[in-house]
Amino acid sequence: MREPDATVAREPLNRARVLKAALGIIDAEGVEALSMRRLGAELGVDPMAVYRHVDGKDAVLDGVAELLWEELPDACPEDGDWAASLRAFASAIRSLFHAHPHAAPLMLQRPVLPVPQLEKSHQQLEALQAAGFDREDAAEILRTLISFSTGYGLAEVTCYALVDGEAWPPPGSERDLLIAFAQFLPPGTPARLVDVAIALWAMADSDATFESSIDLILSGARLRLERRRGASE
Amino acid sequence: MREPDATVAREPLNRARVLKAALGIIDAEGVEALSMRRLGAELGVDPMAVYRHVDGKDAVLDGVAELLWEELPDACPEDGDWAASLRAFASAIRSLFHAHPHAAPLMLQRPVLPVPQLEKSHQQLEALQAAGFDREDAAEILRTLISFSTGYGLAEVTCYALVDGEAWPPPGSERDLLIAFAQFLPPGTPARLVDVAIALWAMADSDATFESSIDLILSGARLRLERRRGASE
DNA sequence: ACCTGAACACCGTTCAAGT
DNA sequence: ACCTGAACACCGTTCAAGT
Repeated sequence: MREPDATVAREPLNRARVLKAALGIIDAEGVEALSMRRLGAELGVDPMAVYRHVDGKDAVLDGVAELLWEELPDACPEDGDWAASLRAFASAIRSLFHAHPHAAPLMLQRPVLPVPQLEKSHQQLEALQAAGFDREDAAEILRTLISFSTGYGLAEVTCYALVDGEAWPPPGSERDLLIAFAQFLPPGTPARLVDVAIALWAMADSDATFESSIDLILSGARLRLERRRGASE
Repeated sequence: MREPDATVAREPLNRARVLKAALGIIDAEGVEALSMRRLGAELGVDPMAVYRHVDGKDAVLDGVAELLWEELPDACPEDGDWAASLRAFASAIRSLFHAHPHAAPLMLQRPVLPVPQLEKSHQQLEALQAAGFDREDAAEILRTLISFSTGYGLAEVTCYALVDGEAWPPPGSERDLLIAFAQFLPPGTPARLVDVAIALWAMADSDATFESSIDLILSGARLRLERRRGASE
């Protein structure tokens, strides 16, 4: 008879626990704080024991990327509204960057095809094809949407990183903004460039800009659908 | 009298030379190959001498990001065609990713406001305002364009990284593509997901997708300009 | 058969010792 | 005043030695 696994004096390590701990460290202190030794310490385990469950540091980072894509909610295609589904998808991607400013960039940077990313993309593609798009158009639209959402999210968190712990956008008057931004620019930078930085990255309503760009992409998609329908009739 | 600087037995180190060497290493072997010691070796110099000209490794990476933004061609607004200028800007950003697949991601990831980025953005903003956009709209459009171009470029180079030295997209029949992609997915991944990967990242015409997305953004911008003009008259 | 931890070949950065 | 390179506190990973 095997030993009963009731006595879990110390929960056995597994890949999932390792990755969750890694994400925790990255969220709290940034990617550069993650090390295999630190990971072992965090898990209360010999640092080298981690290698039993994971293939090395790169594999840990790949795994964290996968974890993040898993966090994306599944499409709920019951209502059959492909546009609403795409919009939710795009917003969820952007939200992931906000929830994990340090970790989310990994989603784009690991040379892997995370299975959950493909799974979610599959759902969106199905919804688009069900709505009458052919597969090429569907893929093109989805690709545009993913690229934009990740690019936008990345740009936002890179701005947060400027002020790190501080609030973003820096609260207060436009004059405070000016001062805050000027600190990140070499002394002697012309004021006109500080203005550009503010106009581009701090002044506009980030949510509204994102939404209206998504609108643009979606209306482009809608147009293509009409044309396709017109041509096939 | 000072010593004439004619005898340049060994060209004196300076920030620009350090950064150029760093970019060279990253281009050739990837970011993870860059180390301060390696940098010193590449320059034929005591590794610690590099610290005289640069503030540390992070500053080197910041500097490389700056170098890349500098490579972007300036706007040539003589013809006054704001849309053409924006399109060239977007294409140039994407081209930078193709030219520096390993280094270009740094453009988005360093918590700095690279002055040349602001400079180039300034030129685009001016062109837009000259065409009748108000500053908020101009900033929003430019922000959307930059986010999309960088996101798209980043997605592309992450795909290249999958096959690294190999050609991209992998040449040959659709069947070869299937096999090539399947190798990067865990064994037992459903074929349907391999299909998704191919449809999303290998099948579509990358250039055409990019251009048509830019069209979308530009036509949205044009629409806003019309409205703005209509309202003010 | 499994795990540990010593050891190797690297890091970035500091700083005392030299000139 | 300047530069060197030893030294410190870390890395990721391997692997022999233990149990």
